[in-house]
Amino acid sequence: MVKELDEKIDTLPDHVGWRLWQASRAWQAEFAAAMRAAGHGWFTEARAGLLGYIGRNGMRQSALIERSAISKQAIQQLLDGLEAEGIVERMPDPQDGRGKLVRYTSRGLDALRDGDRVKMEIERRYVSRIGEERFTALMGALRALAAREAAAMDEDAGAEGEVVESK
Amino acid sequence: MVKELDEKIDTLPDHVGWRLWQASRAWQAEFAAAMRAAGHGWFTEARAGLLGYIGRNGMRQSALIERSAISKQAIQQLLDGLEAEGIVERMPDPQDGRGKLVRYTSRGLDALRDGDRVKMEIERRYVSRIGEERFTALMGALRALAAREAAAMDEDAGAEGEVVESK
DNA sequence: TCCATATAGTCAAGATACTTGACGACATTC
DNA sequence: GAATGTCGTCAAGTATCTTGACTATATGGA
Repeated sequence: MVKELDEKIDTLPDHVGWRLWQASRAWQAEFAAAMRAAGHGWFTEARAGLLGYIGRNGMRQSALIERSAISKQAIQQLLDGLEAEGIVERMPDPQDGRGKLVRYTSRGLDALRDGDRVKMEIERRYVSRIGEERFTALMGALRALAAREAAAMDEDAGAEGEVVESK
Repeated sequence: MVKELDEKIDTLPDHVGWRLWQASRAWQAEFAAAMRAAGHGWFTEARAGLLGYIGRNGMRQSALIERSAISKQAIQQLLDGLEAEGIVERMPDPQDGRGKLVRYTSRGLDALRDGDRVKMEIERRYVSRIGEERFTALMGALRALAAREAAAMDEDAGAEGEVVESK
């Protein structure tokens, strides 16, 4: 079947962006399927993306905005959904009358635990597929890339600042 | 700035899925920004994803559906958009009265060329960020993962087939 | 104290990228 | 040539995210 596909397809892209995209999508599909199988039918990609930023001890909605680089309105809508599903709850911040605290419900913490388990299972599967050495190299490269990316963005920001100044 | 962020964030995820997602998004953002800068304002992520599947010589809409694993309706809508932008054109398939051929316009081919250039630039940047060795390792791991992924899916499909049969 | 300004969150409307379902035109097969 | 299947389309609905406008609260002076 794979061979058939290879024959049919004249030019399948093979550059970093494509590979990263495919790998990312495959991981997400695997994760989402496992989560739904574990009874978390409310689970979607966008929600997962947001939940990744919420610390286990809860946090300010505004802190979530800072971290996730999603617009506050989008976050609000995602939180509305998650709240309706009973995964998180919002309560007024006693420290600041304007703010609200977001934290996991017990159901949300259950989901979090399941999520961690699933992640470990997928990781194990990946290691068995490509070998520990390759997997380690993959993680190392991705971490390095993320670190340099952040550094480059800082430089860009600095450079942009200079450009603005010189105007 | 990076340090500040590290201090503020108690638990940033560090698993394959997260890293792949971040890397993929970063690449896409870089690519999209460069494409827009090159005058291709019509460029969006979803469209890029679809264009990746269209061979330079054009192809049947139905073939596109097979390859991309997106619903035919979604593909149609994306193609509608791309056609309206003058990137691709659709013509009846002389071989099959039902089918239509999708192929790039000359404007589309220009965009494709720019895309290739941008990809190479990004790749060069990546290599200079993390080193050639690490970059090669990254690509190798991603390719291996994709190949094993496909193989695993075939196995699953086979297993599912058996299950259906045994019903 | 009171006012100006900034910040936290909400409400509303619209765009994009999908989905499912129903359908008409053409092909294939028996 | 009639049943069946495939190809593309039309229509409607959903999820995610965006921009813009708004309310309530906080803060830092005059």
